[in-house]
Amino acid sequence: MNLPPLIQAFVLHFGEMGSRWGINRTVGQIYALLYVSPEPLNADAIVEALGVSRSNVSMGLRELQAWNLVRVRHVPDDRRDHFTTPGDVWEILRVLAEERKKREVDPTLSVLRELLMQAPASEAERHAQARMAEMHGLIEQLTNWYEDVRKLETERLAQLLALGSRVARLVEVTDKVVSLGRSRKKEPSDDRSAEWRGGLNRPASREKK
Amino acid sequence: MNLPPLIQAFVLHFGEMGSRWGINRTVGQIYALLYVSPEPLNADAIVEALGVSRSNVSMGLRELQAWNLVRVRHVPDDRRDHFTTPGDVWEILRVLAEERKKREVDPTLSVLRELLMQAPASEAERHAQARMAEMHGLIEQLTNWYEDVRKLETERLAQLLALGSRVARLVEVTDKVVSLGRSRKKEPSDDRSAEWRGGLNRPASREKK
DNA sequence: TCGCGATTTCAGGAATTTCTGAAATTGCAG
DNA sequence: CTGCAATTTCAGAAATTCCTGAAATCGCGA
Repeated sequence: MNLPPLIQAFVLHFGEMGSRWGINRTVGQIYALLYVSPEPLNADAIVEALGVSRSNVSMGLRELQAWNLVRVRHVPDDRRDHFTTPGDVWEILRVLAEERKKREVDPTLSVLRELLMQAPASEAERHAQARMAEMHGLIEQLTNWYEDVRKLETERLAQLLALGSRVARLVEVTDKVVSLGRSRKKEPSDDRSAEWRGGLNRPASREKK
Repeated sequence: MNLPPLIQAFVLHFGEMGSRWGINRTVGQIYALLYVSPEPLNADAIVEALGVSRSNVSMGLRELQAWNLVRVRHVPDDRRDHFTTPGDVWEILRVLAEERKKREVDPTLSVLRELLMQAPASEAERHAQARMAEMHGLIEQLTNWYEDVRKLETERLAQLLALGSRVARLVEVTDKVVSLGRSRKKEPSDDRSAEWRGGLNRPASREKK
């Protein structure tokens, strides 16, 4: 690797961090390199900058494209593909959130739903299902919230962020106004467990050894 | 592994998911098992339930304790340690957020700060630093926001979540109200929003000292 | 179509992580 | 202190993931 020290430090850090983020070292390094590069790079330039094999770079770019974190850009008079990261960091944040949700949250949500549909066959299963329902409820709330704020334009999102917890005061005030206007209480009871009871009971006995 | 099918499916899922979450299979399984267990389990019970070695369970519990995701509980008349997860899912969410931030975000933030303090030695480094500054700015905004909402009680937090993007409308309205009554002065200290409002549309390099 | 440079695929070796059994340690009751 | 059960440590085996070079494939211009 032969890069200006500042850039090298950045690239190496992303490489090391990669493992904590569920990506491998090379992928982290490629991303970091593209992120700070002033113009799109072709694969060979990356090979040279990072000192890894051509095929490794090819696979890394592949993975980053699957994550929507790098894009192909064609440079005039050059037959080779060139690669960049989205320029706007907010855009990157959105992509990251979306992809991590897809990989880390959605599968669990769907497994939980499936398990909650089955009829418990014992007291232990009944209790477990209640716990799963709690987890499911929380995740669903979070993803609903995410779906909501995802739609906001960047500028509004930034405003919300900047407000931070002061938003809570707003909510408090609004609450008062609302409860003054309505004598009815608003929180609908969540009989989540009832909702799930009484489904089909698939055998689903996957053994693992 | 010899568990009721529902529980087994849950445990296996967490085991498989573990790798995407940066923990290993056994750790994921132990966590899942404790999460759905109606009472604290001792290490041998876990060994039997999951069919892994005693030492593996010991290491897994160790890691989960480092994550603050399981706690030791002493059962009367039993010399062995027993383990549980925090019961409240919101509590779990807080712990998770805190720990992931500590492991995945803070190190990068500190590296970025360090790199941004160095004088760039070339045009390439200057550009890279500008990009790093953008990234640093975004991460700092996010962590500031997180610090803020972290302090909210669970109930308020849940309210905010439930509001979702409707909060944006609130902000919008408040914005108008504020700008209508612009002559009144607010506390100058909490004007973080204004600081960012200016430069957000263009990701021009906002400098960070 | 052919030729050729760019790119991807893939088998297998290297590196890393996970898991285990045996040995060491801890801590408590007698 | 001794003995013993509970627990942890740790070296190396097993499993998994990462990386490479060689070969296959692609894509485009002639």
